[in-house]
Amino acid sequence: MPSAVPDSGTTPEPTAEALLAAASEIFAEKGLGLARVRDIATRAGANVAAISYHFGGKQALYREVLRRQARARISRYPMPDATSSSTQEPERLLAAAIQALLGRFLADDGSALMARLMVRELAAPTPALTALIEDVIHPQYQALSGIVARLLGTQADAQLVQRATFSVISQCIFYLFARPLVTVLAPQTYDDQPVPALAAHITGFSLAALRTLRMQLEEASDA
Amino acid sequence: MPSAVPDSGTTPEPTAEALLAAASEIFAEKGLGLARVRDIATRAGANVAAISYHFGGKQALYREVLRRQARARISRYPMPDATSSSTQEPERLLAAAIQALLGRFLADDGSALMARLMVRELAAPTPALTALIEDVIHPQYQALSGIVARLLGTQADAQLVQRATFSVISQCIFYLFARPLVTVLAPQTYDDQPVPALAAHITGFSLAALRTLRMQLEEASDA
DNA sequence: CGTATGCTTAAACATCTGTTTTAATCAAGT
DNA sequence: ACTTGATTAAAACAGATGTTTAAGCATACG
Repeated sequence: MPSAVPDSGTTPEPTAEALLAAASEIFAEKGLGLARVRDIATRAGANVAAISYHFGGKQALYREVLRRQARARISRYPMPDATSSSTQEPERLLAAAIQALLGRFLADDGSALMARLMVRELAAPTPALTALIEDVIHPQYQALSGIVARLLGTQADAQLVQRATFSVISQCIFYLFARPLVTVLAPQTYDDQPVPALAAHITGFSLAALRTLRMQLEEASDA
Repeated sequence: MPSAVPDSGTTPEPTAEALLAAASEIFAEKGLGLARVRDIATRAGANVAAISYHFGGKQALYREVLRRQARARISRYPMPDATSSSTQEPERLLAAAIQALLGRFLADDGSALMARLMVRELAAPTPALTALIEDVIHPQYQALSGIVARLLGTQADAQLVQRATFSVISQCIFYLFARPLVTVLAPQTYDDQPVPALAAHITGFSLAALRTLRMQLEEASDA
């Protein structure tokens, strides 16, 4: 008894898409281990067996969710490329990079699920994490690292650049993964539009540090 | 056939203690939801039923683990108090505080479990988290905030102090919760004794930022 | 019309889960 | 030696879990 129109050409496989959407939410809520395939199927309005049929299993569905969410999040908040826009001042590049990172982590749009999936992966790594880091995060890190290197000057060695890059990233990601903590210690933080104000602080803090470190390096090399 | 000495008066309930120790490790590894009572019992060298018998169930055991670990953490690592040691230079206090934070997060001693339990709570909060924040984190935050306030000078308002304090904390906790990421991007980071080197960098980075911010504030107020 | 293909469905499957039960064991008190 | 009270052990239990199976259904095509 076919009740609905078969949807024809809108989406190639509507059930698979519905499963991916439902799985994104439930994986973000519960994590891979605690998510139940029956819950995912129910929310997608599909049968449990559809998961094995379309993706091969729960783990494979999870990998596909991670792949898609990461791609969507990055294309919506692209990282400024240091090499192609090398004419720009590195200060502006750093500000833009910090804004992009905070946007990815805190923006409340549909792709905010990726941030929660990422936090879960870091707290409880699955085999999908390494691939995710190498495919998605490493290029982002490289771009930011290039900006930091330009701000630190030629006297900075690779290790300092690396640690300073971590110092910048850590300040951004803190407001994502430590959100329950920040909510208790500073409840007003996430009101209104938190990204611009937080980005301004982190940029100011980091630029102050990077400039001073550069000065210290150049003074030391002059002596 | 009693093979071992009955342990007499050393610990009142050796099985319960063994269960708590094993549960601390396994809860830290897998989290509450994915930890298996049979694994806990096996590691403790006890029977599964002992969990229900001594604690009432898996959840109650988890609450007791969290309570004990938090208590141990507090008494073992007191944070240097800014008010009682106000004679010291704030630069040294900041360095000590950063070293204490990193030590707690990265130290490999028996109480390192608390850090991993905390990361899990932040990623997947349970009702126990709020109490944990108020008991463990808030006092540490207050102490560090006082140090940062002294470094920023009297021109800094409460919000700047708060955000700068978060900037310091975030750099420390980053190496805990983002460890899988750091391990891929910078594999040598956790070799040897990572705490002194990382503490030196974070202290240098933060002091450079705080001093420059203070200068900027005082220049602005002079004009 | 008849067949084939792709997708969906309900049921079945084997395994695992936290908890409970029932009996055995042990040290101490009398 | 016997009892008692507390603790432990093996098995059983009821329910949940990811996956597979076999049948059902609509569409495409000869």
